[in-house]
Amino acid sequence: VPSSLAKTDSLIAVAVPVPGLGVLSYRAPGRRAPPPKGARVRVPLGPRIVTGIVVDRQLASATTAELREVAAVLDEESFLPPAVVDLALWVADYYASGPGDALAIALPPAARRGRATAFRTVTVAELDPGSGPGEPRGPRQRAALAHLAAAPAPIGLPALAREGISGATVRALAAQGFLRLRQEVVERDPFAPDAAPWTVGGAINPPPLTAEQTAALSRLSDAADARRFITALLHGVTGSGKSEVYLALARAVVAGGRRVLVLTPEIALTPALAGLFRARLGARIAIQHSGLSDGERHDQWHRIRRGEVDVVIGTRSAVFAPVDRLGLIVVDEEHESSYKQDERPRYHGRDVAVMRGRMEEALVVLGSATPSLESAVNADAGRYARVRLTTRVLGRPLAAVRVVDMRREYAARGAQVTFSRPLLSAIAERLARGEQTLVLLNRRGFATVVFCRQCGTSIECPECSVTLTYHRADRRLRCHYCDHAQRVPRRCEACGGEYLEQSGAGTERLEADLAQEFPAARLLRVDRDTMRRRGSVARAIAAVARRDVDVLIGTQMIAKGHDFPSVTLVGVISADVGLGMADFRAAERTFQLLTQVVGRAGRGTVPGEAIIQTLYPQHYSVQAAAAQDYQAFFDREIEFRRGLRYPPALALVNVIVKAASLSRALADGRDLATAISLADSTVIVLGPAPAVHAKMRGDYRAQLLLKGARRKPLRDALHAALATRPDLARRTVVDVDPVSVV
DNA sequence: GATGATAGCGGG
DNA sequence: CCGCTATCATCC
Repeated sequence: VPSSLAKTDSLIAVAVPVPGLGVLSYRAPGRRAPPPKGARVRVPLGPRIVTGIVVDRQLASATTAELREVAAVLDEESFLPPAVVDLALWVADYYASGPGDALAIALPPAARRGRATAFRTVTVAELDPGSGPGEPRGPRQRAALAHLAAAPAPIGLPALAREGISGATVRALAAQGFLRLRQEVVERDPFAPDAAPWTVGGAINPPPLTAEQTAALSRLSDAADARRFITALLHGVTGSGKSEVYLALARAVVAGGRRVLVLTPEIALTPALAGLFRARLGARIAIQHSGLSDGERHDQWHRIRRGEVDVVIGTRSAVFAPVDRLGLIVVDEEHESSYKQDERPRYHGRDVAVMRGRMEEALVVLGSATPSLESAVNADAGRYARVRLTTRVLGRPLAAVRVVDMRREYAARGAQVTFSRPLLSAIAERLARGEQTLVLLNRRGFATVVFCRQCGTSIECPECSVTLTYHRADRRLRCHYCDHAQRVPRRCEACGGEYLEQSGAGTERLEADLAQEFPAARLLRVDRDTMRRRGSVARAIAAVARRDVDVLIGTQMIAKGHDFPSVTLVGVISADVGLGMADFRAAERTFQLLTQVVGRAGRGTVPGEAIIQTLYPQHYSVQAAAAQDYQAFFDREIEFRRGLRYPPALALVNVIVKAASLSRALADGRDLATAISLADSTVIVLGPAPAVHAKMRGDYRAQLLLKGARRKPLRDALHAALATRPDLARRTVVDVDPVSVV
């Protein structure tokens, strides 16, 4: 501490919204008590003033002699709950991001951009009780006054305008003293029916629980009542009624005076779940996800912060919701890779949820029909309590699964075939019976590759090392990694050849093929291209539930979580899309996706059927998914992970070095690899090698993998190596516990 | 991430 | 020598 500082000055540690910057120290104005942890402060940073979050009331490590003074204190009390600040700091440390980045995701939208709170207000008019008798002269003013006199509560100006009473009339009455006008805060309501049609599910009366559900509930309730940190893995087959267990458990926790956080992997799953919770537990529910408008999100955040809410439902960032007295955190479909954020901070919502449960001594329930290898291993090791649901509700059977060998289809009918004969006849049967079919292909667009018949060159993105996908709707080639889009060239740019051929079908092509095969069928395609607009996924789901759709075609968007009782057939166009990826999780992802989508069939009274098309009918992911045998898959997969030393057998950190050329990236990668090994010889360093996507958005990329028994030595060695290479640090992406290394 | 400093460039 | 743009180090 510099000796020049007056003794009376208090020093505070502040996280500022600058990536790569640590916590900074400032002098707090001496007159008042220093702002508490979680308060927002305006602080000078170089030539500008930024909004930061107080992280601690004592000095961080200051590197300069002179400490600058806080410019303004925005909150006298914590804005972010101190517990959330601690959670964000843990995230910053564990995932090797800056504290500013981690805290930014915990803030509501306006505060994130350094602005003050942003409540929406409306001007309301009410009669002035102080105004004596007397009548305004004009007929409009008299009518307005009569209308307000009859109203039980103040009325907003927009509502009055709808009654034909203009703002001018109201203001004239206010000026004469007949009315009083004031500003009232109105909440933007994401539950409003036009904002999100969450008409699915929502049965008000809970169905009777099965014996298994009752047993699971009682074990979990006991764990919640213990009021200490416990993580439970709720491993229940598809259709076994995990949601009912969450609901009953949440109700018990709320009745005990504590609060509940529910995480779902997808925005599209929140409305149905929120609707269900609302129907059963009442209105003290908030939702938090990036699909809300900034205003809605802001209002929901403040409702939670004020303690007006018992249950928060949202996607991964909701794990930072400012809930206090937390008793239960549910992570639904815990195996989903969407819980991992693919930009800084690269945190995993499930793992942060477990840490939050630990910090706040709450019960954490991880639910899945296909648990991640990580969670299954943790349960095997006794770190998580395993709770099982092995049967579907109402004794409904799991779907019968048929695997179709596409090599035979190609041999018989050519390699351009998208729908096998067994799948076509099964769809025809469903159409005849008025039942629904769900068709999955995890690839959007019309054709995934356009290539020259003469020289074989395929058209690549100029900025990324990937082929462009042809989208027929806009008749353009598009890159699925950057925003690049271009017209289809007339001739090959490499050799001038005139015949450009398309290959590799996406969902757009499936829709066209099906329309030709079944002209009368009502088709609906659900992928990122058709579901661009807000609320469109919810509308699509509602249309399926109303049975306005015969065949639903889509990407993994449709595979997750939804409950479609009238779907009796599921067709997987290609189980091989994921298997082809050069990633250690390829088999796991394929097994999970297949099991999940097969689980969408036969949830109603008619038994379901699933048809999986593949070129590798013997692959263990396909076989295990077809047999709906999690254990068989787990046994094979964990053997593979142990053998090749991949998670969860070891900790893994993926490091990407970006540079203007591949040779430069590789040279920097070699330098970094050497420095890491020098810093800690126990760290296993693989690479550098050109990344699978060696060029992205114009940057060339080299890849390093760090492996070790524990994460901390990996991070420490990496930090030590990057500390002496600040220029390299700025071009390096660090991914701790990567969900994918491609 | 945003900023001011600095280097590199063509035009007068 | 000026004004413009691209690149870079710095931020308690």
